[in-house]
Amino acid sequence: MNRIKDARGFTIGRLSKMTGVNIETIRYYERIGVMQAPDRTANGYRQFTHNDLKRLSFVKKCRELGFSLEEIRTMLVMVDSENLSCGEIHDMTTGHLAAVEQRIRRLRKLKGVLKKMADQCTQGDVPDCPVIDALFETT
Amino acid sequence: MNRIKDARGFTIGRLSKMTGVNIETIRYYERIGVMQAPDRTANGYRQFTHNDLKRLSFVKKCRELGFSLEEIRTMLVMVDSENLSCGEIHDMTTGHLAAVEQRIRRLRKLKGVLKKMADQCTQGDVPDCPVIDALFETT
DNA sequence: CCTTGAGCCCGTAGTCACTACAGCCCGCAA
DNA sequence: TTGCGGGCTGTAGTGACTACGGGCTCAAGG
Repeated sequence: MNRIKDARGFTIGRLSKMTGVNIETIRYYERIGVMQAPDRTANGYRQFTHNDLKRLSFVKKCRELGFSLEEIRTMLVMVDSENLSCGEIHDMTTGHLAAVEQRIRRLRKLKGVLKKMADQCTQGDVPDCPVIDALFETT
Repeated sequence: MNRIKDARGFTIGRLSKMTGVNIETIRYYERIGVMQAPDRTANGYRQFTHNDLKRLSFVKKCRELGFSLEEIRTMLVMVDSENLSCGEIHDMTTGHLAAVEQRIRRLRKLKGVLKKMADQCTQGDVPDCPVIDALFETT
């Protein structure tokens, strides 16, 4: 029975649970064209296929890796057109990697400043705080 | 002459140049109450004071350190009410620090995955890409 | 005196990636 | 039959801006 049900497709709630992607987000992806509009049952419910499941999992993984929906769209266009160039994907990935590294560097610097500020704090109830002073300095 | 001009305050453009904060952003800060509405000249132009300059620089530094406008608002309320508790500020700073450290950890993990994927790429024009394969895998 | 251009004004809409909500319908179990 | 858990749509809100359109003012140049 389950196999027949699966063959007929899943509802949005089931797909949501399987992928961990919010129902509203799935509908959003459909609206902006990242997911194709699925078939509907007689009562208007969306019917997702195993293909949709794969596609949505792909999108989710990419999002978790920090790719923008725009980047994901580009990848999906390549996938859909079967005009996949490994070189292009490599470039996108390394480009994205560079951005991530940059972000890490920035955050590390930031962390240093925050740590230094916090360390100078007396933590008292007194109305005198080196953090605020530091931030108000006209350097 | 310059001193008199300064005493009368600066225009929004001048403040923008001095702080590096976009004009639109300054108006936005006024709208949401992070900056107080300044006096106006006869022709309706905003007239910012040296105090505004200090405040805006403070906001900018905080933003660069990754504090949200909501957090900044909290700090400014303390500053304004002169009810400044160094302990509270310390807590905010270390809390923020923890968040930053978490973000760094996540990004580092992500970087590892991206690097591994990119390294597996043949970079060829062939329609076969380990990155896409990896992302489409049902793990 | 007139024009031109820079700078200011306001209000609104767009960005990204969702999330939330209102108000409705549908199917199933008690 | 009534309640409940799902599904549907369309719209608005989030954060932190950014952009734009249409109009006003001011100083300098022709």
